[in-house]
Amino acid sequence: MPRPREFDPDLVLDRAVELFWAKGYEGTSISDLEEHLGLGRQSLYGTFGDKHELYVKAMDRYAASQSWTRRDLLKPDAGAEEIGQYFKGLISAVTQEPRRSCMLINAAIEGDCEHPKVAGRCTDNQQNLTRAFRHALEGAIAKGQLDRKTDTNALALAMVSQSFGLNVMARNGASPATLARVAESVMQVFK
Amino acid sequence: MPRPREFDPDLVLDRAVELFWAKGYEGTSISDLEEHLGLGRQSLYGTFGDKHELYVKAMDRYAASQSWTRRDLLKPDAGAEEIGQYFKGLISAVTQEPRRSCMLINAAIEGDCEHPKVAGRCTDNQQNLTRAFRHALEGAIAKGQLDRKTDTNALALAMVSQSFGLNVMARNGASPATLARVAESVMQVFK
DNA sequence: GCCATTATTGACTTCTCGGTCAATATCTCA
DNA sequence: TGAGATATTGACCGAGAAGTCAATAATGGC
Repeated sequence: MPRPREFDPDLVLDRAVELFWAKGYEGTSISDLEEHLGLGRQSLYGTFGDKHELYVKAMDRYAASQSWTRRDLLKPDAGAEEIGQYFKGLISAVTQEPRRSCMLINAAIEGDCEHPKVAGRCTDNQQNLTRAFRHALEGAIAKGQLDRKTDTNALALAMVSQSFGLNVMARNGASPATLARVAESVMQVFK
Repeated sequence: MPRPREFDPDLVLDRAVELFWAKGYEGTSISDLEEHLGLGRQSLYGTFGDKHELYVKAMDRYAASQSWTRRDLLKPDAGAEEIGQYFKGLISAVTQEPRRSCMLINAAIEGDCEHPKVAGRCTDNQQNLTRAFRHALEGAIAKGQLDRKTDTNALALAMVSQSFGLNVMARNGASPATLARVAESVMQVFK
């Protein structure tokens, strides 16, 4: 029977995420991956397929590893408080040095979003985030934190847009304080 | 005396903008440029310097060619109306096929924003847009369209964030109608 | 008409890219 | 214990990358 592999594919994938996240798809070479993942070319290709397949698998791993960030928004009793916390966490994440925007946003901007698999992951991310915001916004209405006749769908989309925008502003060097002002401005919709 | 060059550097730069805008810095090769710009390698290097210098010059040309988009925001009597028009124009621009986000946002997300010259252009863009929004917001207050005690600085930053976010959402395939709902949501701050 | 200067052309160099191949090592089951 | 199956290793491949060089062409001043 087969010789067992000498590494844990999931752990290796985590390191691939780091690389693709930091340097992008085109900016990461197979040699980079060999070195940073600590395994040979053939093991790489044998386990994950070619570079693009590996990239997609890394995106999935990234998305799974980040899904907890939406968890509080999805709590049954989520409301304004959870939305505020979400933005706080986001700002803290995107202002870590070295500055790194969400890998799925990077993927959307890089040309590779033309590949259906990559594009699919990007839009999934957008939809998941929209749904999470909408849920928390409906909670906020139930709690009396938000005008009952608010269009929660539109406001959820606006908050997704703000989240994405904060990523870009952080890449442009905006300070945590500056981004916090943006978040405060967003939170003004609540009573 | 010297042989005169056979092309107009500015027109050539326009074509370089198209290429870098569509395919990014890494995604554009010198051969691509030769072909699309219709001139030989040596002319390219002799006129613009190496690839990275050409990229920076293309960014400047792009920024100059897009500055009119902020013009209405900066009119002496600008207010809510001009801000609404800005978002309308932006949505129309980013939903043209093929989808293209602002070249300066692309630059900020691509790894090349680590080069000081590229990063400088990106932050300049952010500051110019912030200033333009702030000006229009102050106008809106003067016109009674906005609460007099609004923090125009924070709101301007939030609008920059929205602008950037709309670019990303458009790349993710969001429809013009979806983006319009985001813009409407933003415009709710006005009375 | 010749000279100095710059533009253009296209071949060329060196390097790195993604991907593959053949040889070897390591496992399990019979 | 060895046979079959998979993993690992490192050399290798063609293509394409950025950038350079030497030769040729075109100009204005003398």
